[in-house]
Amino acid sequence: MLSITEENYLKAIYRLTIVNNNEVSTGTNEIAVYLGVKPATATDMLKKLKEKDYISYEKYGKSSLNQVGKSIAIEIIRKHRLWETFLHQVMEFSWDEVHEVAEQLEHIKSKKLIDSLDKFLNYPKYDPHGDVIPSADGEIAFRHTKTLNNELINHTCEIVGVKDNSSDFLKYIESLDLVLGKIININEIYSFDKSMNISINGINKNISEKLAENIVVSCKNC
Amino acid sequence: MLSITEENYLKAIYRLTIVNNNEVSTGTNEIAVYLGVKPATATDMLKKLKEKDYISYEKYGKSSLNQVGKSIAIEIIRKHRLWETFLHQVMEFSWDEVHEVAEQLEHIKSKKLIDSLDKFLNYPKYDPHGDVIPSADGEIAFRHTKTLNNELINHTCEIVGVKDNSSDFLKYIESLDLVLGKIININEIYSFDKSMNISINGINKNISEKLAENIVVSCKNC
DNA sequence: TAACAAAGTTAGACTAATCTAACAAATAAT
DNA sequence: ATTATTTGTTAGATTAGTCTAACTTTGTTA
Repeated sequence: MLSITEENYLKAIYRLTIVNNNEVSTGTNEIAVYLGVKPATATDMLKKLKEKDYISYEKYGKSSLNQVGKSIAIEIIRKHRLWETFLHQVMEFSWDEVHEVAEQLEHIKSKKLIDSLDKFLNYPKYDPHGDVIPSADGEIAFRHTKTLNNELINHTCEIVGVKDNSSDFLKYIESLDLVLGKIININEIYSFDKSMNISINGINKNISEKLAENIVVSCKNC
Repeated sequence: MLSITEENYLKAIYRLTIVNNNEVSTGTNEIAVYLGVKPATATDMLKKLKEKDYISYEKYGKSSLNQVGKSIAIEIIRKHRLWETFLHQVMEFSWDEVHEVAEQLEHIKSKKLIDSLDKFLNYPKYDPHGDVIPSADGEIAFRHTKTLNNELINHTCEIVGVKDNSSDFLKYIESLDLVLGKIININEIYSFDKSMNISINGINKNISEKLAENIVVSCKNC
């Protein structure tokens, strides 16, 4: 049985090897920064996880999950996202409040509970941030997405997620009505600063490039 | 912020000072046995909890909760019983499966979550074992109960709890239809072995004294 | 009441996870 | 290519929670 700490390291390595597109491994310092510990601490844990055969790691090299480690990481992410969905849909938590509590709930050990929760929520595919929820057998459905700043003029797309999960950002975009599931149309892209004019529920507004970079969309006509 | 271990010690002291009717304090070994640790370990933790002012404890003496410690213990018990209710009513866990997972869930830190859960479950008063769920402000409703073996002939009562929470016992009484909420009538008490004949849903059956000692009832006509 | 048993404590050690400070390797820059 | 910077490791210490083994109190009983 893995400790909560071990689980968190596996999850961190998973996130860092997925976020770094195409990268399949991650450096020790990066893991340490992600988890808020010192590099020395991460080194010790990496040695331990290698010993237990969850990861590949060589001194001064980069780390990557092996099969067992990867499936554990995916299981934890599945639990995290199901709990987030529960907190948002059933416990009336707002978009930006779910993460912190889900960080605790994801470590509860009970297969029966997580399967019941999945059923109770009617097998949701996406969590409140639009991220894909892995299935019970570890499958992660593919979805063609891009960030809003990469969309083209006159295209229509759906908001399916965000890059920045900070409470500040989530509250900000909520105030702009840029919430999950909204359909937006790109009216204009200003070459000067790459800001764009979009329609949302028939209302036009301008948004900055930086904002657009943090909104994940799924295009309807491309 | 208390650690999970500290919370478990406070809960243990609470349970042991309530179970030992009239006793307001409990010995070190008793705590150790209850928690499955060695007496030396318990001694160390008791010193620490005294230092933090959650309990009263003197060398070679008995321990008892002080005000702060008691309210924390009650809060954890509240969380435990609400989660048990959730697992049983919503997650379709059977009577005897809820405890183990609730032991984990009771340590989740989120006031908002537990209050939402309470509301979602429609402010239940009793958990699946019939134990009273403390209110958000720490009040524990009083209920006049006794064990079934102390009931008198021709009395009618409701099953409101059990003394033995083991999976074996719970499965056994479930097979006899002796589940929470059932109304039973005492037809006969045999002085020879104190076994009794009872009616439940119009069906008569004999139960042993030992069984009756572990069923908690609330009397309707006394 | 003296001795024995039960209950509880102390001392010293261990493991997991963390830290700081010093060092080593790999990478980048002049 | 030699130095400087970044990155990562080692060694030694710390804290929480646990253990064993030896010891001390308290309580019981002969």
